[in-house]
Amino acid sequence: MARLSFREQVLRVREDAIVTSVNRLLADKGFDLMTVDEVAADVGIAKASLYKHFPSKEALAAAAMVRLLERVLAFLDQQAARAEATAFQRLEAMIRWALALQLAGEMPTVPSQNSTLRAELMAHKTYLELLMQVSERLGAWIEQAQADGEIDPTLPPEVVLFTIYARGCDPVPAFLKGSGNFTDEQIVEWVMRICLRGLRAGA
Amino acid sequence: MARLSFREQVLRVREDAIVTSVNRLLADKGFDLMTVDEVAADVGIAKASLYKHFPSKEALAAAAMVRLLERVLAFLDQQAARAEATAFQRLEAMIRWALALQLAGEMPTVPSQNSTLRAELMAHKTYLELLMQVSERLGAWIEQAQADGEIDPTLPPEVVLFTIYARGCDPVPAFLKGSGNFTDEQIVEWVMRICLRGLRAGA
DNA sequence: GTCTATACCTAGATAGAC
DNA sequence: GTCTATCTAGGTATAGAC
Repeated sequence: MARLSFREQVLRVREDAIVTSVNRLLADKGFDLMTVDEVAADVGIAKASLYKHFPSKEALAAAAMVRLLERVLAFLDQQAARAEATAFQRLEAMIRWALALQLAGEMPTVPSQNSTLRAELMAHKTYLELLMQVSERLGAWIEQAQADGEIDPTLPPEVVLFTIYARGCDPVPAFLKGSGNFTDEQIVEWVMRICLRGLRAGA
Repeated sequence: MARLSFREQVLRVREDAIVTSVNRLLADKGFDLMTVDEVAADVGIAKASLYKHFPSKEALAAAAMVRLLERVLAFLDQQAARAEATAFQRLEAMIRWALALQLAGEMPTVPSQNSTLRAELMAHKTYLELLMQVSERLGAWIEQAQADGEIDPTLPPEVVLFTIYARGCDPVPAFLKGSGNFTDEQIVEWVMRICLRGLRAGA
């Protein structure tokens, strides 16, 4: 079965290359403006070949989102392994990571408006399963950070969770980067600061 | 010239109805998913008639954005007339107004990604003029609020301005509304609180 | 300026040979 | 599984009559 295993490995490598292209194009232009022709051209194969791997454009996007969630989970594992870190510090690291990914142009975005894509994602078992895992683990840290008095305990955890998720598609970093006046590090620091302490003066 | 004036008035009323439909559809589905057929159907006229008023889909969106900016300027005038209010209070009112508009489903969104639309907007003199007016007036209040020690003076005004603009397309309110657990008023309060004071505990 | 009917094209998806 | 060639739907825009 070495032959078959090898073939399967080739398959995975190719599909990984596809997902990588989709990921970048999604980050670049978003779902609606990304065309399957572009994906095929970027991967370097024919469009029909793409459809042998993924049955639809939505499935392509879903695969990219699944891989994103897998990476998030891997990062969460990494943070969980930092025994000395508090829940708050772990959340902080998570947001920083998301902002860095976004500034690097590698954060795929799925418009919450598109109905066909949303429907497909909401029917995608793996995606939902991973999304729930991420939410549960972040939720636990949020509640812990609130118990520690590090995150405002009067905020519903749901509100905190959505606020953190929203950093992943925050338009501010891209705008600031576009202005050309700041380095990526400065942008991350300011967005983090505003996220954690708000616009108001005074600690 | 009473006849002509009347006709012009009719024209304006019709075009206002068109822009109202475009505004709601943009708020609902965004530019890419909004179709000109839908706009025509919503207004109750034939598609070809639409094109007598506006030369392209982009022009429709631009008209909606111009009207939004005009409303913003009217609101800024209103705030400027409140002699007793501080710059910070005026900014706060502005953000609140934007959040309410969004929750009411009347905030048109233009994806910053779409190139044809962006190009058209960046060539639209009225739009640019109004956008600059809004930015300058908000910028003045931001700097005043920083001088008053109400907004963190170590933040570049540009960063504050973009952060405020971003409240207009923040996905968090819609998500919280979709969860069904909160009233619009609660959502506005939490988003305002997080915007101004951040997630961290303690004043 | 309004309509019906239609041109034109893009982009998602497929057929069929190899 | 990969390709070339093609189908098809849907969406922007326009022609031409009234």
